[in-house]
Amino acid sequence: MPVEWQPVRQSRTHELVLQSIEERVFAGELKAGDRLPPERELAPVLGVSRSALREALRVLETIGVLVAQPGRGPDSGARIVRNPDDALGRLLRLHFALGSYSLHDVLEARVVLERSSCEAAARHAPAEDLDEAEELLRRMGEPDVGVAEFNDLDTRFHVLLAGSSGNALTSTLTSAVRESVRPLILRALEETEDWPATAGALNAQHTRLLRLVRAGRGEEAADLVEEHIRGLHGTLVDET
Amino acid sequence: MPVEWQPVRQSRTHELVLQSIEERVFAGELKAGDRLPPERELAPVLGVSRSALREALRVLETIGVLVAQPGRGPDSGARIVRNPDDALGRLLRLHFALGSYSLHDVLEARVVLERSSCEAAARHAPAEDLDEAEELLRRMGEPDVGVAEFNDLDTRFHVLLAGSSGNALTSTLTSAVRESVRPLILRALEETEDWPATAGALNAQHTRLLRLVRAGRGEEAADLVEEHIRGLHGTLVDET
DNA sequence: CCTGTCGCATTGGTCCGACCACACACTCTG
DNA sequence: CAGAGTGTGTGGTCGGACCAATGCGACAGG
Repeated sequence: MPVEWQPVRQSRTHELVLQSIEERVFAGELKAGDRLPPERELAPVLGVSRSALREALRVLETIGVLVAQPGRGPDSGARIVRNPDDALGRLLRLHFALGSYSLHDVLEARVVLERSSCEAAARHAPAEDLDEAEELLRRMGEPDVGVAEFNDLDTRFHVLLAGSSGNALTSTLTSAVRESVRPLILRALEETEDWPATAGALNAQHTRLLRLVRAGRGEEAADLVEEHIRGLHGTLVDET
Repeated sequence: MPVEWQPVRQSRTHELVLQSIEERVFAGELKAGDRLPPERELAPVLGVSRSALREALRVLETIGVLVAQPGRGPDSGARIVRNPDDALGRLLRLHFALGSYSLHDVLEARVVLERSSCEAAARHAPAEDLDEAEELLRRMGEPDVGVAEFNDLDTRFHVLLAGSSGNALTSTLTSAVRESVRPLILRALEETEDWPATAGALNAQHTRLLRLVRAGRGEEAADLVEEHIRGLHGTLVDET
């Protein structure tokens, strides 16, 4: 069997720095909340320039495991954090824009993830989350709600439901995938002819969905959310 | 209702650069394969220093939408690409190590994603992929296969199945999630007492799984892969 | 005319040193 | 003791210099 030889590309120092920091994370020596030494100290310790170190830190920042703040005091400097949502969202958004994923793929993924989220939410969603979802629903139902605001609330509704599933990973994935098609959905909604009717139909589904989740009927909720997403799918492919 | 005010934090120039490039991507002005101007040209055009530009490029590189090569010729310079897999893998791996996601969450996500992948693969997986999976299976079945190699082949088996589902997004997500727990699985397998028996059992499941997929029995394949993953889950929580 | 070789231009990668903006800590003053 | 003013440490930015890789192109030799 022919072996695929990958180029080694060991040259770039910032990748070595990255590797060094990653190893510390994997070894548990760096935990969330820990602070890194100041750049001016750390760079010579690692034997690299401050620029190279900074590029590595920037990478960690985009991954969402690091934040940096200037100034003085306990909150300053580079700290290890856990903020995967923004990173994942940006990643999927860009790749979707570049065509790495087709609309069909994204919506299929949404179906899979949100089905699962709804089932899980029906099992053990905290009541506060469902109350908050109810509030969102109420605001979505107001007659003079604009398209942009509706889309915003709609996103938050789905993301909230995913978050109440108790699974941080599927929640993150769900919201990231939802975010990636958000501009597209917004554009499609804006081109809708009978907007009040569309909003009403979507709201009816949302209301039924929330009721099913609250009743613990996960299977039916999953089916409904699948129908909900596939319905939107139809709208999107019509528009584009 | 109290509005949460987020700090604006617009100061950092490399984020402005990033935003500028992202907008071009969203607008379709930058497509996969396009080349950016050389850093020394682009930086003054954007009105920033080369360092700031480079940090933005580094971010895009971690997201997997850009690669940069020095030298001369058509392949040199910074090019827009679509390579989300490495980026997503690194992201999930680090966040899993930091405890953003529990083991339970990851395995639940694997169940959801791989169930879907298997069903889709059973529907329309190309025969070549299944043949390749067969080959992987054969090598996993060799009596003197080491734990590390087995884990490697096992990963490739699952990732291959996901890839043959025809959905690039769920495929990427599946392999990234699988990769994120890969070191853990390796460690668990290394601590197994009766390794040949374990390998045999896993292989038996793999064989049945592939047969079901080949026969187009997606439902049963999904059930089996869920059982397969949950079994491994049991091993992992025992060991840890 | 073809061919191989060598120099060179172009590109990203790295490093250094300097300065800026900000926010807290400290000190001085009333 | 309170407040204003100053100092210090942090990330953020900048410009310039040099290094390394790689293909282009000129040039010499067949």
